[in-house]
Amino acid sequence: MPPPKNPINSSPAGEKPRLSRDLVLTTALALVDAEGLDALTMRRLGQELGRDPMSLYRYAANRAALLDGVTELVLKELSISPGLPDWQAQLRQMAHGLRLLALRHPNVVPLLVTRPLSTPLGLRPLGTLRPLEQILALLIDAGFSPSDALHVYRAYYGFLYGHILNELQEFVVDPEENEALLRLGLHRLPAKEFPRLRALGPVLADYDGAAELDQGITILLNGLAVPLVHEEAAPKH
Amino acid sequence: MPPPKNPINSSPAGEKPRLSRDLVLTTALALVDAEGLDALTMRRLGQELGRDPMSLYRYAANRAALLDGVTELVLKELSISPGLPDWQAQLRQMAHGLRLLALRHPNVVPLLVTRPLSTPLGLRPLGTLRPLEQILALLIDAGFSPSDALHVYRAYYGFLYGHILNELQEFVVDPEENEALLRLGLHRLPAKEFPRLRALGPVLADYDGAAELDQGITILLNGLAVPLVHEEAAPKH
DNA sequence: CGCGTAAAGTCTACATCGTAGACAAGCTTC
DNA sequence: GAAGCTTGTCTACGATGTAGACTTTACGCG
Repeated sequence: MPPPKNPINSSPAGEKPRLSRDLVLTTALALVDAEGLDALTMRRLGQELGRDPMSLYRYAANRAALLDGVTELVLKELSISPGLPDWQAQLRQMAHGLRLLALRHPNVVPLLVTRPLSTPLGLRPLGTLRPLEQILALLIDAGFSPSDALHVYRAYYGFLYGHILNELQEFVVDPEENEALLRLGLHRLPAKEFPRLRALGPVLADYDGAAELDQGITILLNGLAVPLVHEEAAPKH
Repeated sequence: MPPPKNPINSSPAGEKPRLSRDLVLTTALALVDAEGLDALTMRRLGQELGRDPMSLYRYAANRAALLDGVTELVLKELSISPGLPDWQAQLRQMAHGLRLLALRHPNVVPLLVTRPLSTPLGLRPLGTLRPLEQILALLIDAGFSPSDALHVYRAYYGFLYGHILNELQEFVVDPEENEALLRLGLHRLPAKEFPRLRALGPVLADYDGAAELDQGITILLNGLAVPLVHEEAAPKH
């Protein structure tokens, strides 16, 4: 199908509300959600707002900055979860929160995992760093030393991002064609080289992301029950 | 500095070897390693090979396919590790192998984690699926049921990708300016909002990726020692 | 050897992109 | 009303991916 040129939101191109960074980012996010990252061009976004593309540069220095703004906007959706009994339950809940966020904005996930690669930690937008601070506080309050808290955070968030990437990879839009496509794909694999993978066809077909995530978190928490070892150097083998 | 236009490899633009998919992908990878993803344009790659940009389309359908080719090429570098005592040591070693691969080609990592999002599992290039099959075999041989093996694989690889993303984020090229930049960045953070993060400055400054990864794997393996629970549905809370 | 066919490489052309720079319109504050 | 800043617009340029027609090269078969 040809790329749909109709405006995403309801403005019938007649009204012209005053622009603002927030409005720009919001419609940018809507556009990405609806049509993917490639659809977010300066020109298209301008047209979506009924404005000259150049006007956008008053609110974002360039396209990259605009992308950063969108990721920050998405991360702001992360609701903090106050007052759960223990830190473990809290970690679990935050994990599910991030997962749902990713499912709500799958097209933004590449940005989420990729944009920070270009910006050193200290210089990232504050919204991006807030979850980190929260989890550190949570862990330290739970009794971890600050440095251990950092390590735990890394394991936790690392796993979390990894899970999200995994889940989105296996996600196929239409569940009807899902199985067909999957089987077709698996069938394509040479039987001698990929016996186990092919045998897993049925299991792969019904993927339960929430359960999978939960199981992973359980593994992680169980592992954390064993006290962390502190070593002077990385083990030789 | 202006973008360096000198050819990356040693060909002095006089010789014109016959093109091949392998040659194209190899120089593409070299270009990405040397100058980043953005430098990999059809025109630039053509110039690198001393050929018309259009000739590339004989070996890759379009730019996206070229990127896929590069990721597959990188994954082929993953050396399989035969004959280690137990499966745990093997997982650990493969993890370090992937980590080193990522450090060798940091600019390709975004592709590694991002490209599969656009391609359903069954239709991915074979090279991409080979590690999956290998780990499944490893786990099943170690006594896991096929379906448990899949879950463990997901937790393992998820964590692994997450760690790599984490590590590359905190990686700064010049270790001299590292500390400066880091402190500068941290100093920029509002003290009331980010007390723990700011306090971690020194710990953040000396990051040991290998040790961090090792610790994470240990946590994961410890967690796996506790038998996996099988639930009918995801827990309510 | 020669010739015909397929493969490999090239040329031209076009739509689309990000964005620099000069300018105009509109709002705020005396 | 005038001055000055903010916001939006216009025009223009270089770079990008790639379609389509063309030319060149390589190679098999008589």
